[in-house]
Amino acid sequence: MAKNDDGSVGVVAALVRSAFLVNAVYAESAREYDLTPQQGQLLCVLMAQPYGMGELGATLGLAKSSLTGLVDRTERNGLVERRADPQDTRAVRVALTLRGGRIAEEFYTGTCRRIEELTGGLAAAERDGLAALLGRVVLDNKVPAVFMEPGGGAAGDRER
Amino acid sequence: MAKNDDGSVGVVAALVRSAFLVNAVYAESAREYDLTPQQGQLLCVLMAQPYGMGELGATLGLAKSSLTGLVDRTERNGLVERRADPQDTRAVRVALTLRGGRIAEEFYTGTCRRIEELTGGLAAAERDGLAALLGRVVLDNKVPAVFMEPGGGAAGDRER
DNA sequence: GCCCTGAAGTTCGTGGGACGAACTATCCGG
DNA sequence: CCGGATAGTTCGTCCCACGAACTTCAGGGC
Repeated sequence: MAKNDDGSVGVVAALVRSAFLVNAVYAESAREYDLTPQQGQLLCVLMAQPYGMGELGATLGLAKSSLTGLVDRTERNGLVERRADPQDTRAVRVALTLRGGRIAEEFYTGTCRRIEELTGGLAAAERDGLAALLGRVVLDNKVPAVFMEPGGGAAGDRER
Repeated sequence: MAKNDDGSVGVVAALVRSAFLVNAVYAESAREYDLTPQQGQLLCVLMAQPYGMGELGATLGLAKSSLTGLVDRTERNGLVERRADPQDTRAVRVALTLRGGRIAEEFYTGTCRRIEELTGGLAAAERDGLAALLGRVVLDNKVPAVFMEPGGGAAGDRER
């Protein structure tokens, strides 16, 4: 197990390894709903509202062609749909279908539970401390909302 | 920007979004060395020592066939080599080539710098606090050493 | 010493996913 | 009205993930 001489983990290695852990848990969770991690991520982003391709691509950090393929595949699975944009006939807005909304909700909730369990070894105050510090890193680096806050849903309709 | 009502980020969203951020930075860093993120990860793991395929697969969380392909491609790039295992003629040990060692070192160092910059908005004490808490999550969940500690190299030969 | 089970790794088929270049259709300002 | 820019798709290419099936070898039991 890689550690510093005194057994601790440095901040850089901690960030990389926790990302590795979260990726693995996210993929596991996605698999449970017959999703790939990328499809799950797309669904999570769309839980807030429909988006145009440009904005989606910017949020997910994907090349335009990559997003076209991802939306194609997710549309083929019946989870999202492309809607015409009444204000720009070039543009489409990608939205969750009814089924996609349900799957997204379940995937999101299941993933929240699994990720929360990862912090099971921390006391509540420590968890809050971790949230405060890691949240600062996330906000400082302007990380897009690829995953919502519990209770932070559109129109505040999510139970807290 | 997704936040709780009071503007903070919860621990679950913070973990997922920081993973998203680290993934993006890791991919960017890999690209600088003509690597894919998976190849970079393989090189980082091999910095410690050569490994058998079974152990590598377990560490990276990959199916055996996936690892065969990844090692094939990385070998074709001249960065790793398969060596016969004198104790088991079925087995191979995967090791960095000279060039692979160099590239791994540069990639690792460059990635450390980039990841460290992500925490630039935190004071040193805050960074230590984040390392302590996130390190606890990493250790509690037995995350493999997919990224070394600075100074934690084999035989302690890395400058601290 | 032989045989059987299990291990180590590869091959094959399949599908997802990433990117850049080039394309078509549309928008909008001059 | 036209030209430059935008929105998104298509195409070609390669990487990457998995499961099933395969070959080769190791080792323990009889």
